[in-house]
Amino acid sequence: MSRGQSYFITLIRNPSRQNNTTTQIRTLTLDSPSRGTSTEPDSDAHQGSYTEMAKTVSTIIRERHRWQQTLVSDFPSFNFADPLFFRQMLTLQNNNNVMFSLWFFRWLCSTFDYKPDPVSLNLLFGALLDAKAVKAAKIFLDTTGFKFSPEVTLLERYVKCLCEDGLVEEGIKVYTQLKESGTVPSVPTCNAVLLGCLKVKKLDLFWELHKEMKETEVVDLERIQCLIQALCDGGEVSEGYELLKKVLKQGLDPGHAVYSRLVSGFCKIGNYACMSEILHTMIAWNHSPSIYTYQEIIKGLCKNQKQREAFCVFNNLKERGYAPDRVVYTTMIHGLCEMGWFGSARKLWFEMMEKGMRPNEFTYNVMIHAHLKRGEVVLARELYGEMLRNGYGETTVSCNTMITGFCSYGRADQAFEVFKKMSETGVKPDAITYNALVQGFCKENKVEKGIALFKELKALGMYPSDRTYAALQKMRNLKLSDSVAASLNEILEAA
DNA sequence: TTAGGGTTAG
Repeated sequence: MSRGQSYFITLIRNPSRQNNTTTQIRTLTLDSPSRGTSTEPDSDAHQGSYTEMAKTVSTIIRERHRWQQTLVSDFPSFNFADPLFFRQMLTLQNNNNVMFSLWFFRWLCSTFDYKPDPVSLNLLFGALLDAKAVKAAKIFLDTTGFKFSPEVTLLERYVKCLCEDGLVEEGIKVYTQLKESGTVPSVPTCNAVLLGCLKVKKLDLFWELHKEMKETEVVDLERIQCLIQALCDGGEVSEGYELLKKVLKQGLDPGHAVYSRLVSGFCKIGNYACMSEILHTMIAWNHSPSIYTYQEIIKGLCKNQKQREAFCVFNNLKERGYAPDRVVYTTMIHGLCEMGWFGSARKLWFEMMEKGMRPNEFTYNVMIHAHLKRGEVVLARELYGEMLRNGYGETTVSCNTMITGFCSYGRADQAFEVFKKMSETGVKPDAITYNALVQGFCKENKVEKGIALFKELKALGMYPSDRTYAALQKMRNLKLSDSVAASLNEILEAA
């Protein structure tokens, strides 16, 4: 659709081109089947002229804003509702302009006494799936469904598309309907449904569906991949590893991603022995660990307070000729900052830029946070400005970074300025924003401000953290006016 | 570059 629109804009800017199109259309009008000399063209000729006509109609739909009127006025006697012509239109369209077919189809339905035949409906539905226009396919099915039962193979493809596009619930619905109608969905369809569950992190549903599938199906390699991912996602990494060993024993290789997931899983739980075993295994099976695999290792080590080891892995990578990307640099810079190795972090920051990688909002946030933690407010502000100038807009996270930083240094008023600006620029505050501000104001004994923000937080349906309550609790020791003390009591007693 | 990765309180 956007392609069509941009094309249209080009046309508006280049009126001469539009004239050419008109000339072309006029010429074709004379040759159109409805005005041919022969009243009964034979079927081949018919087909041929339909091809030309379909091309013309496609051009008009693509280039004319009011294409419907153009079609009617330029071809008053042409039978657009001929099913053969619609099929010709579909044949002509490729993945990029299947939407034109859909628009044309809707126009046919609404303007003529058009009774779409099952073949055309299946073709259009299939074309939408080919183009991965899942949402359009869903609407198409919802609106034509009552007079159209798509072929089973198409429905299976539909399930797959829905699940891949994240519309897992709808995918499962269609999958269940298929099964209830007596169809045994193919293994790839079942796998797509399972992968969909993993995509939207519905592990319970994954295992439930898997249990149902188990009795009827052959387990293929793709299923093994799904299962290992599900086990890793659910924290059952060791069970995943057992499954991997079983598959390897059978001489099967489940593919790079599976090893990568297990490496990441073991790293997360701090089982570096198993992590290393799998790294060796994957290399033995000719899968060199990718930069993503190493990224997971570095991240896992940093999360487990093993930044030193992570830094070794990082440096070792570079020595071995790997080129860490911006994400790996950001992860490592973050790890180093957390460890207090700010000098090394800064070195990496410049090294990254020397290599032509510009920091993005993630990298900036890590550095801004580090500066604030060190009390370097001016430097943090400078970097914040630089981030904005480089086109990384203010986000909830970037504002929170500034707010929490200011609050931790007794600058709640400055934090509040950032907060006020958020509503001006349309950046949504979240629980972190409010909790940090309440704590920040309490820290400076600005109880009224703290209470006001606490009330706002509650009114927005967010949750105060334990630390926020603790900060308010501390305020009870202060000398407060009667009304403030009453508000405070009310809050704390309701907790 | 199959996909998967990185940031905010504690």
